[in-house]
This record gives sequence, C-alpha cells and structure tokens, in this order.
Amino acid sequence: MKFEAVTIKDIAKALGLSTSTVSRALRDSYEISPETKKLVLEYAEKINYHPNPIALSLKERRSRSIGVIVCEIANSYFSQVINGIESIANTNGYNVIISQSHESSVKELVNLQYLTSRSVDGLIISVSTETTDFNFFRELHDRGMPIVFFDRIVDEIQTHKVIADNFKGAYDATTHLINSGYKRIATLCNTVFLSIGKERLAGYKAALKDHGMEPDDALIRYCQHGGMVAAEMDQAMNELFSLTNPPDAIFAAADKLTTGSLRALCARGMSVPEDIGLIGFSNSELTELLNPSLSVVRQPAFEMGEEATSLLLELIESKRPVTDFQTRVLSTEMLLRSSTRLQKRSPKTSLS
Amino acid sequence: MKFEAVTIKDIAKALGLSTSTVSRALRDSYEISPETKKLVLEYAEKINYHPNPIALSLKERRSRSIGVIVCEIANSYFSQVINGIESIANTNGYNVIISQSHESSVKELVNLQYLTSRSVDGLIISVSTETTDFNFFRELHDRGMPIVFFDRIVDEIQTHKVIADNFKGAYDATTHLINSGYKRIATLCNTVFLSIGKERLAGYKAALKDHGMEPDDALIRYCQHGGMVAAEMDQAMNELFSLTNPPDAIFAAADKLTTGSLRALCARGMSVPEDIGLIGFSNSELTELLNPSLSVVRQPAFEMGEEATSLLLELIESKRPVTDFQTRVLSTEMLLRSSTRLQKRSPKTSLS
DNA sequence: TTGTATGCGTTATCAG
DNA sequence: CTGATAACGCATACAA
Repeated sequence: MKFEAVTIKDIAKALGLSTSTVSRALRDSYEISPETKKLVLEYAEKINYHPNPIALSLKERRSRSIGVIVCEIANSYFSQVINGIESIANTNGYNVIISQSHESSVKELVNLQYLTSRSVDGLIISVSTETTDFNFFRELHDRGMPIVFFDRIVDEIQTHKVIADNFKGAYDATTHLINSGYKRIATLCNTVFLSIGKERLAGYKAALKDHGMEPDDALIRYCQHGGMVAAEMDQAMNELFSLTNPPDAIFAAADKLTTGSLRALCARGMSVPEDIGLIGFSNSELTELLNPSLSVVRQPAFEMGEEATSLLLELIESKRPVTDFQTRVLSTEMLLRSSTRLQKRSPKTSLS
Repeated sequence: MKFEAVTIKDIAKALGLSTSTVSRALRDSYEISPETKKLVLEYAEKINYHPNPIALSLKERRSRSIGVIVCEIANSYFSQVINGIESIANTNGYNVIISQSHESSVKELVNLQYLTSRSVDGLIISVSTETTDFNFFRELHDRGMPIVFFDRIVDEIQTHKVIADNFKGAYDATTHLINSGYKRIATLCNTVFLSIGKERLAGYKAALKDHGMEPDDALIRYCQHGGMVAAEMDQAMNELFSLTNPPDAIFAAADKLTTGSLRALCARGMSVPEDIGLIGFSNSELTELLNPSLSVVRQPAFEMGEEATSLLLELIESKRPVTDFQTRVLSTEMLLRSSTRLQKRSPKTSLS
C-alpha cells in the first residue's frame, strides 16, 4: 500500500468535468462560472487536494526551493542564519534544502552538484575554509544559477554578498578592551586567506593604532584550524604566556576561537576576567550561559540569513539579467555583560 | 539568461539517436550495443549531463528525498542526529530535507503538510513538546507514508522507533554520583508527558533504591520549559537550596537542563564539583570545552540518525506492507571527565 | 539492437 | 464558459 495523493484527475472524474476545467477553477480563472468554481473548490477541500509540487516543478521549470551550503549546522551562527533564511523563504513559498560541507571542499562540490542538477532555483553559500578553487562556483554563476554568498564570500565572483561589518566589530571589541584598561592585547585569528580573517585583523590593528598602541606581531596568533583543534589553541596560549611581556587580554576573532580560548584558559586554571581579559566573536548562547561575565561581539546572524534570501529571491524572480550586484554589510553588536567588572578595572601599571 | 540543464533530447539530437536509446544507454541496458553505449556515455560526460531529478520523481512517483522534522537544528543532539541521517541517506541516493518545529505544534503541522504533499518518500520525526494531537501523524501513517520516530516518540502509533536507553543512562548517571560519595541527589527533569521524561525519572529512582536511598519528592524538580527559560531554572535551584536538607549533587535529565543547571549554578557563584556534584545528559561539545570536570551522559546521536534512516529506507523500499515494527534502543555513553576529582571525594558526613 | 508511443500531474493553447 | 491536446524530462512496453 503506497502513499497516494489526490490529483486533478480524481476531481475531474468525480465531478464529470475535464482536467483543464478543474485546473482553472482551482486557480480561480475568470473564465469559469461561479457555480463550477464553487463545486470544484468544495470537493477539492473535502478530499484534501494539494497540487503535486513535483509536477508543477517540471512544468514551470523551477522547483521553488533554494539550496543552502554551510560548513556545519551545529554551529550556532549558521543555525541562526538558517533560521533567517527559512523565515523569508517560507513566507515566499520556497522550500529550503540545507547541506553541510563539514569544511571539506570535496563534500562541498558533491553537494553543489546534487543541488544544482536542476533541483534548486538558487543557492546561498558560505564557502568551506578548505576551498581554494572557485571554478565550479564561477561556472554555475556564468550559466545563470542565482547565487548569494554570505559570511565567507568569494571575492572573485560578481554576485550579491552579505557580510557582517567585521572590521568595525573587531575594532569595537578591541577598543572595549583598551577602554577597560588593558595594555597588552593579543588576538587569535583565522587564516587571512578568507576575507573575514583579513578584515577582523585589520580592525584589531586599527583600534590599537587609534589609541596610541603599536600592534605587536608577537601578540598575533593565527589558528589554522580555527579553534576546531584543541592542541593548536593550547599551543597558541602557551606561546603567548611564555613571552617576556605576556598579554593581559585577548581578542578572539571568531566563534570557535572564542569558545576555544575559554577552554584553553580554563585548562590553564585561568578565569575571565579575573586573570585575563577576553572578548570575542560569538553567537553561541552557551558562552553567555556559562560565562555571564564574558562580553562578546555578536553577528546579526538571523538578519544576515533574511537579507541573503531576499537578495536571492530578487535574482531568481527577476526577468532580465542583473548587473548591479550588491554587497550588504550588516552591523555587529557588542554584548557587554557584567561590564562593571571589566570597566572598574584600573589601568594596569605592573605590566606596562 | 536562465539556468538551463542538458537533457536526453540534446544528446539524442546531437548523436542522431532516439531519446529512448540514449536513456537505455545511460542506464547501461543490456539491449544496447557497446559502441552506442560508449558513444552516448562519452558525450554525456563531455557536456556534463545529469538526469533531471524532478522528471524522475514525476515518473517514478517517488522523490528520493526524506523529510526530517526536529524542534531545533541549533541543538547539538539534533544536529548530530541529522549528520547520521545524512550519512545513510546520501550513500543510498536520498536527499534530506530538514525542517524545524521550534517546539510549536502549529509549525510542525505546516511543515508536515508541506513535506507530504507528495514531495518526500518518508519522514523521520522527533515530535515537538507542545504536540498532544497525533491525528495527523496517524492519518499520514494510515495512508501509507513511511514514518520513523526517534527520541520523542509517539507511543500510540505503530511504526519503527529509535530511542536511547534513557532508563539505563539515568540509572548509570545517578549511580555514578552515588559511587562518588554523594548522599542527597536531586534531579531536574522534563515533563513526564514525554516518554523520555518518564524513563529517565524512573532510572534515577531505581538507582537510588538499588543503593538503599529513598527517592525524595522534594529533590525532584520538573522544568516545564526544559531549561529554555532561565527564570524557571533559577527558581528550581532556589527551591532546592532553600530546603533544610539541601542536595549535594544534581542529575540533569536533558541537554538543555544540563547547560541550564551550569548557568544557574554559576549565577549563584557555585562551582562544579567543588560546591556541588553535577551530571547530566548532554551532547554539546561546549559543556566539555567549558567545564572539563563535568561528567555527562551522551546519547549516541549520530548512530540514532543512522539507525532511523536505515529503518526508514527499509520501509520505503519494501514492496509489501510492513507489520513487525521495531523499537531500537541504543545505549547511552558515560563520559567521565577528571573523574578523580569526583571519585576521590570522601563520603560526606556533614550532610547525611 | 534501435525507434515509437505513452504516461507521471499540471497548465497553456487552441478549439468549440 | 468548457473540453481536448500538447508539453515539461524521463523510462518503458511495445513495435520494428
């Protein structure tokens, strides 16, 4: 016994009408008499008729679904973005198909091929950190597939993009540490091969300079695995605290680096902010839950998802080719928690 | 310029063959000559042909996609389950469509209707806590839609189910606290309207009894919002610690209750395990990262996803109706961290 | 071994 | 106002 749905044919047969009449009645066409319409609509309601989206897709050559590719849905930032995407997509009658690259460019390509074999109308993508070859994206884009990049964008491809104001977020976070009296501020950042890495590092440096501090390369640690590998973070911390002039605060430039720092500091028996200042990018509720005194830079993840989807739907539904591609930059938000504890800290003299 | 894919027609025209010949060649039919096959396959490869899954779905009356409904993908447990689902589904050529109920039974119903309007071949579901009316599930099931429930299962519907061994997980966790010397062990648990709540509470009680302790209702706190609402947890903690005979340890019976307990304890200035013993269900990496000394009960989330998917594919692909529905129970796992700190704790005399 | 015709569910076009 | 027919891309029973 297979799951069988009701079709237009069933209605037509039951009512002694043709399928075209039923179809038109259901779509409320002007050329159908009110009586017939009423008859059809009532019967359709009664037997719980729903048009078959697959047949519609075949006919209309569009699936009314959009594909999303992110590295991990288990990452709070991305799950929040996805919620934003869903919200816009669903109100516009679109279905969302989520797939994960798990930071593997091979898996990314496989997903991409699956999604694009004519089954999605457009794509929203945050590329994997591993990806260096953007040819497939480019080819797809050149062949007319609407694509919107967000977060980890591909500079070389001309299409809509949505990012957070990474420079300002990093600048503000660093400034907050400076204003709280910290004198030697280190940063943990991702590879600068990604634009998000570049921008955040630039914001950190600019904040230091604007407050009369010279960036010190010894205080800048690049974490290749972006906080996913514990040993790497432990080593970075070891190096920082082995310096003759160690840092008194840390700016973590990404979600996983913030939680990774917390873990590594905890493993060294250090508390925040008693032993060291810490601020970082984070969209995880848990950093808030478990560390009520930790201030973070939050990305407007939900809004970024909404924005990306609006732009994508514009691309999908525009009749003529779009040429004026936009890059939307959304503001980050500083969540200052128990800020008095940081702010009452007096300028340190012992270290400077 | 719209995104246009290559079709069988294009190949047929280019090679001067009929569409059926091309179709058969592509499917490696025995009735096509090796030369023709080679010709077709090479050309198809060259122009990057991929069959249109929508047309296939219409023809075969199956979409080769399965629907998943969970409350939140932002929950580690569920994202791990989804990874397990994807892994099995993809290797079997199935696509996974994820949708979230956000613990709303209305949203759950909407998603269900969307997914089932002939676009998925089967469903994997963990019901929302809010859901009390299972009629739509039942109707769907009766009409032949393959469904597998996991985690939050619906007892009333006869189909495959996958759950963790909640009783044993709770029993082991409580026993671990007892063996570590704790004498008054409280529990925070979800509503017992869900089977997972019932089973975990029963495991907790059984462990106490088996070790000569009588369950004390004053030490059992039901959290209706399952840890999602901070105030509720704070109140539960207040009540527990206002008792004349307060607990010296807590068993948190769900993911969100574990992280919620940590937050609430932290807010009271209490540390684990220095001030109070704590163990709980948790699949979040962050509980590990931020609290290296916290032992947890981990559900085999990935494996549960795999198991559910295997069962679903069996249902989908079986020719005749299935009658012997199974309930697979997977073992939970205790992750004992820095266990020496708990185990060296001597039996308490001050409180007993 | 290959080609022709049909149908999956729907809508658009053309007749009536 | 309503009905017949073709088409979307593909697979297959049937014909050659």
